[in-house]
Amino acid sequence: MPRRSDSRSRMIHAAARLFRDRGYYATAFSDVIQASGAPRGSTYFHFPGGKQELAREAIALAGDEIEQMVAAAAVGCEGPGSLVRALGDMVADRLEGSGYRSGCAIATMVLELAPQSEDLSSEFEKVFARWRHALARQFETWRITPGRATDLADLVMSVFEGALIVSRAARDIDPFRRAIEGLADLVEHEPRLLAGSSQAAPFGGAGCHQGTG
Amino acid sequence: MPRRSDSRSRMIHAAARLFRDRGYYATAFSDVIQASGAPRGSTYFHFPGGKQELAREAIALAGDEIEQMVAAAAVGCEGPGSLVRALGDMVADRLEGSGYRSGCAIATMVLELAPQSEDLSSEFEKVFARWRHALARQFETWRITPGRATDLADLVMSVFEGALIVSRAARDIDPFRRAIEGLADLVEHEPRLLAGSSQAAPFGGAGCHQGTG
DNA sequence: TGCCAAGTATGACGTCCGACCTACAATGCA
DNA sequence: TGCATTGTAGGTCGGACGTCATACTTGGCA
Repeated sequence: MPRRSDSRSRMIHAAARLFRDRGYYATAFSDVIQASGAPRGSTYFHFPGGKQELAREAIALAGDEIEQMVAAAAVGCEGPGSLVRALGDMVADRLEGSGYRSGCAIATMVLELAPQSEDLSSEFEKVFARWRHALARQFETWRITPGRATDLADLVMSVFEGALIVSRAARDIDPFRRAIEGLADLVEHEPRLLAGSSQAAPFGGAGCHQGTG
Repeated sequence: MPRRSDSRSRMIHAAARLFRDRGYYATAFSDVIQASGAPRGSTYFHFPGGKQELAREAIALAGDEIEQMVAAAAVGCEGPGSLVRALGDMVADRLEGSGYRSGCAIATMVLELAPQSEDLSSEFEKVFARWRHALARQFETWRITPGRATDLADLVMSVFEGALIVSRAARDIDPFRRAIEGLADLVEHEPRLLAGSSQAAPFGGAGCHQGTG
C-alpha cells in the first residue's frame, strides 16, 4: 500500500510519547516501530537523518503541545497565580496518572542530548522560547510589564521543570505541589509585578534581562 | 599492587563526573575505566551489581557534594535571598565554565532511571531529602518556621533544577540568572516567611505539607 | 629464609542488542 | 504496459555489558 501512508506521523507521535516517558537512549527505534505499528523498513525512508531526525520532529511536536496546554490552562484564570495553579493541576494529574513516568516532554532529552548535539540544542531552545512567549503574553494581559513578564515566565518554567524532577525522583506528588503552591502564593502576593509600582527595584533584579533576544 | 587499590574510589569519582555531564546511558563503562585509569576486569570485582551499583555510589557521592555546596554557600549569608544568590553564583560559574555540560549531578540520571529502577529511585529521594534538609535547616536559622522552611526548600530546589535545564537547553546563562534572581527577589520581599506573621494564610498555601515524611 | 594458600586484581573473550544500509515489492501515471 | 516514486524486510556491523581463567601480592608457617 505505498503512496502516502501515515506511518511517519504515527511514528513521530509514538516517539514523542516514548522519549517523554523513557528518554532518548532508553527508547530504541524498534520500540517506536512497535508502538506506532509502522513497518521496520520504512524508518530511514521517512527519517533519512535517523534517530536524531525523529527526535527533532518529536521535540517540535512537544512544543505544540506545551503551547496548547498553556492556552487551555489560561482559560478562566484571573492572574498569574491562578494560571500557575491551573497548569500545575494539569501537569500533576498526568504525572500521577502515569505512575510518575510522564514528566516534561523534552526535559530528559535536553539533559541527554543538549551537551552533544548543537543541532538539537537549537530545537530545545525554540521550545522554551515558545513556552516563555506563551506565558509572558498571558501575563501581559494582566497588566504585567513585558520585561517582568519574561522574567516571571522563566521562573515559572524553571519551577515546573525542577518540581517535576524532584517529584519523579521521590515518586511522590507532594514536592511538586509544594513548589507550585509556593510559587503561586508568592506571585499572588507580589504587588511589584503590576505595572505602575516602584520601577526603581523591579521584580527580577537589575540588569538581568535577556541578551540574545 | 593488589591488596587494596584505590581503583574503586577513583571509578566512583570518575563515574559521578561523567554521569553528571553526559548522563547514564551516554556514559559507557569503558569511559569510566578510561577516565579513572582502572583496569577493565576490575569492574565486576568492585561492583558486582554492575553499572547500576556504580551509579548508586555516584549518586550518594553527589549527595555529599550538594550538602557541602549548601554549607559553603551559606557562609556569610544573612537570609534566604542571599543564600539563593550565593548558590546561584556557584552553580552558574560551573555551568558556564563547563560549556553548559555540568548541571545537576543527578538530574539526568533521575529522568533516565527513576521510571525504571525502584532501587535507584530511593537513592535519588535520599539525595533530595538531604538537600531539602540542609536548606531548611539553614532557613530556620533565619527565624523561618520549619513548615515554611520545608516548603521554601522545595521551591528553591525546583528552581535550581529547572533553571539548569532551561539554560542548558539554550546554552545561555541568562535564563538561569533570571530565574534565580527572580526567586531571590521574591523571597527577599516576602514578609510572611518570618515567624510571627499572619499564620492564617501561611506561605505555601494550606494543606500542602509532606504526607510521607 | 622458603613455600603455600587465600584473597585480590586483571586482560581477553563472548553474547546480545542497537542503529543503519541494501535489495526488492507495490502502486500511480503516461 | 513500462517507469519512477513510494514503501518494505532482512541482513550487517559495531559497540556495550557482563564473564572467566589467570597472574600477582600479602600473610602465616615450618
